[in-house]
Amino acid sequence: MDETADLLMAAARTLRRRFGDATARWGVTPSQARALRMVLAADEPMRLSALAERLRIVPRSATEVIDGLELHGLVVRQPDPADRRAVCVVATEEGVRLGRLIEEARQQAADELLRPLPEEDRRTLTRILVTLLDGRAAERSP
Amino acid sequence: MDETADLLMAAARTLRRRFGDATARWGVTPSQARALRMVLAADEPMRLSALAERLRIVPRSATEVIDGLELHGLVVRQPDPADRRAVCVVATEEGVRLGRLIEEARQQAADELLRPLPEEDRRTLTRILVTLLDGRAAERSP
DNA sequence: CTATTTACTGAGGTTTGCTCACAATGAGGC
DNA sequence: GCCTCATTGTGAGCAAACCTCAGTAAATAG
Repeated sequence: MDETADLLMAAARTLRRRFGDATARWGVTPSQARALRMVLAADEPMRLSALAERLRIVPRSATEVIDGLELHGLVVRQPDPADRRAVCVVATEEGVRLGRLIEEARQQAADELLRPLPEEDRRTLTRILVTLLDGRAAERSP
Repeated sequence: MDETADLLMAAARTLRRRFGDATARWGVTPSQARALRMVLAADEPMRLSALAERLRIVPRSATEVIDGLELHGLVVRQPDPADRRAVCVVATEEGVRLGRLIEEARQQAADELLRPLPEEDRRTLTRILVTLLDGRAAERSP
């Protein structure tokens, strides 16, 4: 009987809820926090489509996430100097500041969930999930 | 750097999408399929609140899921003879029939996602996830 | 210089939850 | 029996995080 799938879903739900609780304090949803993290990680103006790709969502959905972040003054949209169709996203000072706090909260939420696991299991879990997702990507492209 | 959380979310999303594609053929959403599975597993009239508990959702949400299944004629609501406030859910013949098909599709979707994993990794993954969720439960109750 | 492609977004939908409030019923105390 | 209180399901309404389809504006190919 294969219940691994259900366990995976349950774990994801738990995680989302926890992280959500953690980020809600700053009026940011989990997916907004995730996007902000990407923008900060890029460390340079990031095309909206590039963001979408990294978040593995369609560009239209990225628009929405960025709308939310911009509304909170955490990022700004800039026209891409190289392509006037494109939009670049950069974090504001406030975005950088809050980004750090959120990162801490995220770490903490993840740690809290992963705490019951011995260090080795954590590494194994990461490795297995990477395999899983890479396998999926490999399956899709050819 | 702890990205395990993100990987987990990504995997869950993939899984949900695949399973959704699989069940959509019969006009059933993933969560309806999940609920139907629970009802069938119980093998006797099941209280709505009990269903909610097993699905780990609030009773109000269970109402909604059952609404959907009843609309498709896959389950029926019966008054609980022991408590006139309560509602019991039982699968119809059609529900049982479709339940089997869905179960197959579910297996297949899960297999498809888990295919890149060697058998041993699958077992390990299951074990780790169980640990994770048990740890969470243990954390919450005391 | 037209024709196609690409980058974003407006409009609207879906899935899967949630809370809050309420009616009907059950259960315990007096 | 009667009164209070807890429980069971549900109507109403909302939110998060996606999606598709269609359209506009700009870049690029022919």
